[in-house]
Amino acid sequence: MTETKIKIEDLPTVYDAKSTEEKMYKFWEDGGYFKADAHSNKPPFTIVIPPPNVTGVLHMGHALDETLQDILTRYHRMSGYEALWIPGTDHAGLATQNVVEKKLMKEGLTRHDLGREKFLEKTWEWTNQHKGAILDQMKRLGASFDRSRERFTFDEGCSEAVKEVFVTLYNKGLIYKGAYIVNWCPRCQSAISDIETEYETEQGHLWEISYPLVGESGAIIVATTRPETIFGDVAIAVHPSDKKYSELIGKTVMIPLSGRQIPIIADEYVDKTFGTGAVKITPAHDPNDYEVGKRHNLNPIWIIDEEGNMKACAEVPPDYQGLDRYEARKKVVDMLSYNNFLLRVKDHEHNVGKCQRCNTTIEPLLSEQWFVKMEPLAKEAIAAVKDGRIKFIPERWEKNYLGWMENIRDWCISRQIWWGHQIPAYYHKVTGEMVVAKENPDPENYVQETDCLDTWFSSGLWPFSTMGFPNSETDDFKKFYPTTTLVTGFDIIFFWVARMITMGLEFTGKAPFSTVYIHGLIRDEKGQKMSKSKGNTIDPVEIIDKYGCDALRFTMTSLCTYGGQDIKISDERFEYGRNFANKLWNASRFVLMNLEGVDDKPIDKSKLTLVDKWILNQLNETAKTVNENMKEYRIGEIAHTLYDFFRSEYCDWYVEIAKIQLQDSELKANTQRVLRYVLDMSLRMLHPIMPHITESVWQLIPGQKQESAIIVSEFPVYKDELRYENEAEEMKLVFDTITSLRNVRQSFNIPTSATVDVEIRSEGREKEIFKAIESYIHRLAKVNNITYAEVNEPIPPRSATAVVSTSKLIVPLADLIDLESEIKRQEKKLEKLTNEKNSLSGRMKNEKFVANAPKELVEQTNARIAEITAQEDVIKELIESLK
RNA sequence: GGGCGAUUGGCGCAGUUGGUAGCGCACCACAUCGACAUUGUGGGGGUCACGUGUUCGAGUCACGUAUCGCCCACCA
Repeated sequence: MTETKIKIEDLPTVYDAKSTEEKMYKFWEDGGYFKADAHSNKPPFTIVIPPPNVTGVLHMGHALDETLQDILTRYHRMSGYEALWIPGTDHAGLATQNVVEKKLMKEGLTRHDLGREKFLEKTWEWTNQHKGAILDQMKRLGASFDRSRERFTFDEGCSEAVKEVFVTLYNKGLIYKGAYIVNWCPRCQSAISDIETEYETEQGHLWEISYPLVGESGAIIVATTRPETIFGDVAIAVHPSDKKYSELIGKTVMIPLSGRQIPIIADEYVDKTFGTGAVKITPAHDPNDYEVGKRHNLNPIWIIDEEGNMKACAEVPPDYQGLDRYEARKKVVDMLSYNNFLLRVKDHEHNVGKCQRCNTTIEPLLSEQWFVKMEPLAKEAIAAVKDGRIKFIPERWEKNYLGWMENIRDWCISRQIWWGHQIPAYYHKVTGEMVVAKENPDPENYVQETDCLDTWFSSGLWPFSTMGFPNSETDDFKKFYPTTTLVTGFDIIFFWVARMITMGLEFTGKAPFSTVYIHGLIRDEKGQKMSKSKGNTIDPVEIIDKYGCDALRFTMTSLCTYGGQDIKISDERFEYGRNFANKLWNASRFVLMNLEGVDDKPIDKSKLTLVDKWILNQLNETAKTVNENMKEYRIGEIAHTLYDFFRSEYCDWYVEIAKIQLQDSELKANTQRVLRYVLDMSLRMLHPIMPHITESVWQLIPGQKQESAIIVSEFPVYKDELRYENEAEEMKLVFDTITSLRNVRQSFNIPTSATVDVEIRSEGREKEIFKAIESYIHRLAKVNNITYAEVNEPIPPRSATAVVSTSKLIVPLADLIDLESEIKRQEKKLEKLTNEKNSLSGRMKNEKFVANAPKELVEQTNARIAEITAQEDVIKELIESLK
């Protein structure tokens, strides 16, 4: 840190987030604090970032995800772990290709004009320019990731890992190439996987079409939602046990408009109750039909091409050829109707598959693609979660994961794009013979497969491809693999988490992480997903500019629930974090100002006052809670706990009382030490959530420090020697007393400038406490004279009374008192007490309660009843005296 | 069709082994007092969606109902 002395008095009264954040981040980066040491003796704690797309712009989802990872990393770094957080980006096949293509389009070019090689060159150029951008944005979030280990899913190492995995899986028979119906996106011009297809309910129609029988009169009526596909029909199917149609099975019908003849077949797949009970079978353009076709040895007929247009082929009549699928549908319907083949049209709601990326309606298309056989791989991935090697938090996501894994389907991994890992298969130019290998066996005679791999194929290797895999002897792999925790949203459990688990187990023999921490999704204030098209996005960078990074982090963190509920946010919510940061700043400023001349000595335990012991006890309890909650990923709870402790206990009570103690030359030095210690420890506990402000304040704390920065300081833990349970209990009397007296003051509109006197009627230990805290009462409740009297003395007329524990506080009010309102006030209190007492004594009358409830509870209940009774008596007496 | 989640003061939400409810915002009132108005102090406001059950005792557990949201499946 800079050695120039900063004068505390000169610090601004409003926390300056922007300059602090810049300074602190630079301080950490320059100091190398984010770098992890693979040779350290400390146990490892590792997180790999869910690599954001290189094309990506920082959004609120990242802000939450990265904040949580940073909190975990910083906490463990402070708690004796060698903490490593690996950053990186994803090459995002199609997304990046689209961006570059769009750029080309502005120059009037397509990727085909450039050719594959030149296009890839361009894309690499673009990528290299943008690769660091989103990670640079994440610096604004305070991310303490190790940029010296930054990776890219398409860099040399990851490419090597991809080849290794592909070839190995192929050799094991777990990757195959074959013709299947896949989800084809006519816009992206590529196959996409099942999970990249999203279904939307659309209002469509069910057309009933008549297929005339050949060689005899009559027809069979077929219901379809896609009449344009009739040219690809290869059969009409009915259910074998459907009596309606039993006589027609085996007969031949004619396709309307084209005249081609097809058989009527029987297949169990048909649902007798749906539509007309007869289905047209179009194997090339429907997954179920494809299965039926296979069973009956019917050859598929392609009638729609890759762009979604009707093919120019013998089966499609010439005037339909080249038409777009929807134009074709319209024309087919018109012509069917014109020729009386169309019998009925019904409105029909059905689900239509859409491309997740571009929302184009998917065309199921029979084509040759590469697949990963998932079932054998899934076995271990299921076992690892079932036997607890991998734990999901919250636990319910395990079910979700297992449900998917247990019904796993083969994964279509080939994409007809250029930007990505080109599939390492090579075909002989003449014979067409295929070789799968990491390198081209003979570039003279072999050409590489043109298809690329699904982006998620390389993301699936991320936890170990970033560590040096396939070389498992690297320092990082040995020290930091497997990773500890994976932090992500539930939306990519199938896309990413499941694949990492599968691949990790297969290729390293170890689960790639032991905990999967799933957080909710960020939504707008109405609970809707944020999206650019809806215009409801909130830009984290704007929030940081306006409220500060730590404010953003604190607000988000405080909104995280253990159940991982989605988080609704709006701009104004960040005021919460900003205000807390400001409170932290000003309280720190006050404490630092009052630490002038503080010595380097530790707290002198023999000189601790009641309130000193209380705050140390509360600090200790807070440390305990925070550490426990951190273990269970209750991050929101941690934020709440720290907020309550710092704001309500430290600022509202301890600091206020410390002001009094600082005036006392006997107590001053030790009070300073306590103030400093509690501030120091509070800052440490807050540091993972609010890194910048805590670091900057911590640097200003005077006195010897073991560590060079808070980021590497020791995280507070529970210490038995800081337990002061009795004092904590006794402090309740202080709070009650002050609050009650303030209440009296405000109820009677006693101005702040006026002081009142108070007569305390108390005995025993409580009386001792009152005597010890007189100075607090003077100052915090603006009390002038404090006198004492016997508990049972009659209450003087014209005075307000407060009952605190077993003691009475009498405030003589003389002319100030409004008898009416005081009686009302007291009656209200009495009513509350009586209600509580009735409920409690009802409980005590219940023999079963007395018999079954824990003894302590019964005792507690009795004690409370006694207390209420005593208080009731006092209030009744008081009301009498007022009358 | 199957599964999951939500339902708590005006709004947004907490509430970890069951012991009669907390927080932030908003609201009402007071306060410019040497850390802080991005503030402080005091206060008002909830039969915890509904029903049944288990229990001495249910916001918390079980079953059911309703409304909202999400995921999976994809019958033309």
